[in-house]
Amino acid sequence: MDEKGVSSKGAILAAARKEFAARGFSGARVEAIARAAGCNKAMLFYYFSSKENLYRSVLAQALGEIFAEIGGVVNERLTPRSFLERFPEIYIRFLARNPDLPRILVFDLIHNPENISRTVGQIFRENASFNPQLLLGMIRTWHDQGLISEGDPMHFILNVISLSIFSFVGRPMVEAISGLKAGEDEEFYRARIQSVVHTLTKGMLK
Amino acid sequence: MDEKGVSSKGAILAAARKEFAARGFSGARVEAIARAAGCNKAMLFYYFSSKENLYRSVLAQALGEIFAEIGGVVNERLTPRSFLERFPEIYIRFLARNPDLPRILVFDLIHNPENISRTVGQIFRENASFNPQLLLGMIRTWHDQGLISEGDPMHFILNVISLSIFSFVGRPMVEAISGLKAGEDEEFYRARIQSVVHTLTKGMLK
DNA sequence: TATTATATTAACCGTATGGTTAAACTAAAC
DNA sequence: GTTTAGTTTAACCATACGGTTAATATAATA
Repeated sequence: MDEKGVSSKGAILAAARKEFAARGFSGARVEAIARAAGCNKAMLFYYFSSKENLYRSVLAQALGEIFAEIGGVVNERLTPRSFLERFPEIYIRFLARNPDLPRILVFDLIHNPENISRTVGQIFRENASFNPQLLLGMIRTWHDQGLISEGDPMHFILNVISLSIFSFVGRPMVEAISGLKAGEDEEFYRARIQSVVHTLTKGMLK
Repeated sequence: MDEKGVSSKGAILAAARKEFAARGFSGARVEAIARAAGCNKAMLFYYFSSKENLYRSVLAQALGEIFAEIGGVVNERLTPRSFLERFPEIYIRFLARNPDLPRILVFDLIHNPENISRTVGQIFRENASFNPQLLLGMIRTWHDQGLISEGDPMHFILNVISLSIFSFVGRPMVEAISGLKAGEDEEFYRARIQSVVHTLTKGMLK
């Protein structure tokens, strides 16, 4: 694959990510993706064979990046406090830098959860950037040692992820309800991280 | 408007809610909605004039129901503890009974936040089922009295809503990560409510 | 019964869209 | 310099889709 080929395929993937994030699968236009990638529509089918397949590639890439980022936080010698203090910051900052990812993710969680399951399973099989069993085991140990109050790892993780990821989705909702503007992005994320970390550490650490 | 007319319009709205929730705006098919409502496609345009307009009606109705439910929890003599103990239960149970609502809501929060803002504003103007300023004022008072640790009402509400609503969206994600099945719905919601209430009360009450 | 307003249908229409094809261009490989 | 494999394009195709129309049915009203 020569230089032009790489950049074409890459450009299509990048453009597709934006388009799918902005409009969802059905709303995304193959033509628009090709144009944004600076190439012909046929080019897109040449590399990805179908819209569906292009979407799968985008999703797999996005989930891969997310898990690589998460994997960086999870290691053998993690205390529950350092996990709860560091995870939300890293995760929220990462999603703020890559706003297309939570959109694609949440969209699929709602409309195509099996899609997520399959792709996540595939990533864990192929890519060792993050070992979920390691995290699950640690959470169980933390609870056995009396360090945390939540005994079910699923709810522990759900609490952490909910507060982190919904910062993005829920912001316009709460702005609409309260009539307040949440302020500039940087200030909003700073305050959000602080609130999430405080609530999680105070709420789940024993 | 005669009996048949009422039921046609209502049937279209109900079918549209399901279709939009399942496939999003662009993925939803006008034809499919009409068929599910037991009537002709032209009937739909007769009552709602466009797909867009039908969607707006569905969204307004959905948000109306949500705020009516929330309004039931918020009243003058609310302590922060009773709010944090009761809200997640009522909200999660309500969304579990009406699974289409969080789907439509989250979909629009991602792809059309201005839509949400406009409709929410409209509901507050027309319908007095829930007064957000009352809740905001209470949260500020609670903080002034030293009852809660989160001083910004926006983050207070965001924490509560995140943990409640993301229970639905995030479940397949966490199932995929952990490889665990979350169990039967009823058991899952029971445990989820308990975890959310515990985390919120312990995390945000002083 | 004639009138009128609302409800409902079948048949159409224009276009946007995902996908195809066949040919041409590019640049190594031999 | 010819072959070959990969890359790119313009033009095309079938159909699915949102929306329209004009005619008809229904039922209340005068």
